[in-house]
Amino acid sequence: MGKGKVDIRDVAALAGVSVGSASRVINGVENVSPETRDKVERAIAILDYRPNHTAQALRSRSSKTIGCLFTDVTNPLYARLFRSLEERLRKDGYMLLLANGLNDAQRETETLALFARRGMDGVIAAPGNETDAQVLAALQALAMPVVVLDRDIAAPGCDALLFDHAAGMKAAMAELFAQGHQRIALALWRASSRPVRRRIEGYRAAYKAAGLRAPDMLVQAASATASVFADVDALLKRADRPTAIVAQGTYTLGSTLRAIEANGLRVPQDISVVTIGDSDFARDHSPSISLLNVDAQRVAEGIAMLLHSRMTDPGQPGRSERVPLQFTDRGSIGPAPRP
Amino acid sequence: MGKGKVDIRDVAALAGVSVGSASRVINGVENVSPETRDKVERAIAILDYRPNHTAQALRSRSSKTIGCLFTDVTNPLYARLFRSLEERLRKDGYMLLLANGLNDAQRETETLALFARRGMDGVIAAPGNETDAQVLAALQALAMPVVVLDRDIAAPGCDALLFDHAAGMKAAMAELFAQGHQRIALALWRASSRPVRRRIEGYRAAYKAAGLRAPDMLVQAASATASVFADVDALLKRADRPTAIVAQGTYTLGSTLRAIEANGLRVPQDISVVTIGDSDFARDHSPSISLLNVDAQRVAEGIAMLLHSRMTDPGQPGRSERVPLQFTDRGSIGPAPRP
DNA sequence: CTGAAAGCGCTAACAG
DNA sequence: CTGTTAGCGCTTTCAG
Repeated sequence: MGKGKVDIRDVAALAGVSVGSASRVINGVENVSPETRDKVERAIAILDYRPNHTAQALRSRSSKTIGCLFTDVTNPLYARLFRSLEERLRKDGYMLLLANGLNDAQRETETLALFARRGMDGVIAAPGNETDAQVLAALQALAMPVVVLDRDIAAPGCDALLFDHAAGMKAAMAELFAQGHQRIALALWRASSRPVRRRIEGYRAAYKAAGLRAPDMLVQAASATASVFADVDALLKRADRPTAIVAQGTYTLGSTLRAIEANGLRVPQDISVVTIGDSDFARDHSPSISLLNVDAQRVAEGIAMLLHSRMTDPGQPGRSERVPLQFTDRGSIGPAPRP
Repeated sequence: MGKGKVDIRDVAALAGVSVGSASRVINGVENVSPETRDKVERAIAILDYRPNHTAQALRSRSSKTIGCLFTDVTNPLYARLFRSLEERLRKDGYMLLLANGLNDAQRETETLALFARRGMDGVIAAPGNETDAQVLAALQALAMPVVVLDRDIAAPGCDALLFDHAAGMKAAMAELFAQGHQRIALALWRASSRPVRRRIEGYRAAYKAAGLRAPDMLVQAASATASVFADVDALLKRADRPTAIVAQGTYTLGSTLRAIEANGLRVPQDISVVTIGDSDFARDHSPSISLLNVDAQRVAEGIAMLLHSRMTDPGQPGRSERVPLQFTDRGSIGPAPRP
C-alpha cells in the first residue's frame, strides 16, 4: 500500500479504541491496560503504521534532532567525533543534522538560526571563530541546550566540553623529559584557536614545571595544511638541534617526518617524535608514531550528559566538562641521544 | 523577547492583514499587492518573526531536509562528498541529516525507515552491503526521491550516481603504458564492493586493450586499513618486479611506499606510483603522488540534479549519472626503468 | 488580490 | 484507565 497513507486514526479505528489511547500506546505511556495495548499493537502491525515524525514534533515540541555545527567534517577529528556522537545519541532516539561552519562567521550564524527555526532539541557547536559578535549572539539566542565543543566561549547558560590540551601536552612532555630530552620542538600552525593556544601553554608550562627554560623551538605553519618542512629543516641543521619534536596534525607531521628523513636522521634513535590528533597516518608510519589524542567516545558521552542534564534542568548554571588527551606510546620515542 | 513566542498570527495582526496574506508574503507567492507585502515585511522585521519550520513541514509536506546514509564519514571520501553536498543543497534551502551505516545492514535498514518517518524530501544512500534484502526493501519502500551513491543497486525508480572507476583506471594505465611500463601492480583490498570490483575490471580491461597479458600482480589487503607491506615487499623482490604500482586508499598507499623504501627503490626513478582516492597523505608525500580521484563538487552537482529532476517528475524511469575519475599527474610517475 | 476556514497528524489536557 | 476535544503553527483551498 501507499506510503504514509495510514494515520493514527486508522490505527485507533481498527483497534476499536480512541486516538488518545492509540497515542498512549505509541508513546509507551504508563496508564494503558494490557488489552488496549495489545489491540493497538496488533492494529499497528497489520497496518504497518509509522507515526509521522513531523506531526509528533510539532505537537510535542520535540524534534528528537540535534544540530551539529562543526568547523569541517573533512577534519578527521570531527569525523570521528560525529561518528561517536551519532552512535551515542541514536540510543536516545536522536538523529543529527550536520553543517560545516568552514570558518565563515556568517555561515555559522545562519546555520545556528536555522537550527533554532527547526526546533532542534539541542545544538553542538564548534564555531571557527570564538570571538565573532554575530556568532556569539546567535549562540546566546538559542533557546535549546547548547554544548560548545572545545572553544573558549563563555556564553551564560551554555555548557562546554573542553579538551584538556595543556594537561595532555604536559604528560607527553613528561615522557620526553623522562627519557632525557631537553630540546623539544613543537610544530603546529599559526592560529588563535583554543587547541593551538592551549597546547603552546602546556608546552611552556611543562618546561617551567621541569625547571627548564623553554628553547626557541616553536614552529608555526601558516595553516593547518601548510608544510613545516623548511622550518623544521632549519631547526634540524642547528648545532643544538632538537632531540625530540611534537607535531600537531597530519600535514605538520608529514612534513616534519620528511625533514627528519632529509637530514638523514632516524626515528627514534636520533630524534623522538610525538604527534597530536588523528592517528590514521601516524599509526601506519614506520615506526608507528606515538600519539596524543582525545577519546571520541568519551567526548560523545560527555556531550550527551551535558545535553541531557540541561534538558532536565534548563535553569542550571553553565557547566564545563573536561576530557583528557591520552598519550599512546608507539615506538617513535626513545632516549635522548648523547651529544 | 522570548524565543519562538511570536507566530504568524502576531505578524498578521500587526500588519493588519489576514494570516493567509502573511503566509503568502513569507512564502514569496506571486499574487500579493506591494502594499500588503510591505506591511507584512515590516511586521516581520519589528517582531523578529521566524517561521516555525516544523509547522511548515507538516502543513506543506516538505521538510526541506535530505537524509544521507553513508558507510562512514570517517572515510575522507565521504567527508569530502558531504561537504560538497551540503554546500550545494544549502543553496536550495536544504539541510542534511547524516547517518553512518557502518556496514551494518540492520542499522542501515532502520536509518532508512527513520528517514521515511521523518519525511525527508530526498535520500542519498551508499549502503555498505549492496545485496542485503532488508536494505534493498527499505530502499524500495521509500516514497521520496532516492539517489544511490556508487553502488550497484538496481532498484526500480531509484536513481544512481556512479563513479566511473573502470574508465579512470584505464586512463591511469594508459599513462603508465605510454611511459613504457608493462608490469604494473594493483594494490587494494579484498571486498566485493563496487569500487573495488570496477577498478579490478578496469585494470584488466586496460591490459586487454593494450594487447598485453595482465601479470599476476594483484595485491588485496584483508581490509581497507590493513597493510599490504608484506605482499608488496614480496612483489618487489621478484626478478620481474613491477615497474609501476597503483594503490587504492591511504593505508594501502602508506604500506606500499614503505615497502618500496625498504627495498631501496626510489620513486619515480625505480618505480612509478599512482594512488586512488583521497589526496591528503598523497599530496604531502615527497614526491607528491599522482592521483586518480573523483571531483566532489561534480558529484554533488550530479546528485542535486538527479534529486531535483525526480522531485519535479516523480514518475520518470530510474536514471544513472556517471562521474569520471580524474587523473592528476604529480611527479610520482616516470619512464619505466631499463631492465 | 485577500480573508475565512479547514485541516496536516499528532499529543496533551481534561473529564469521566 | 479511556474517550473527547482542543489545538501545535502553518499552508492552502475556496469564496469573494
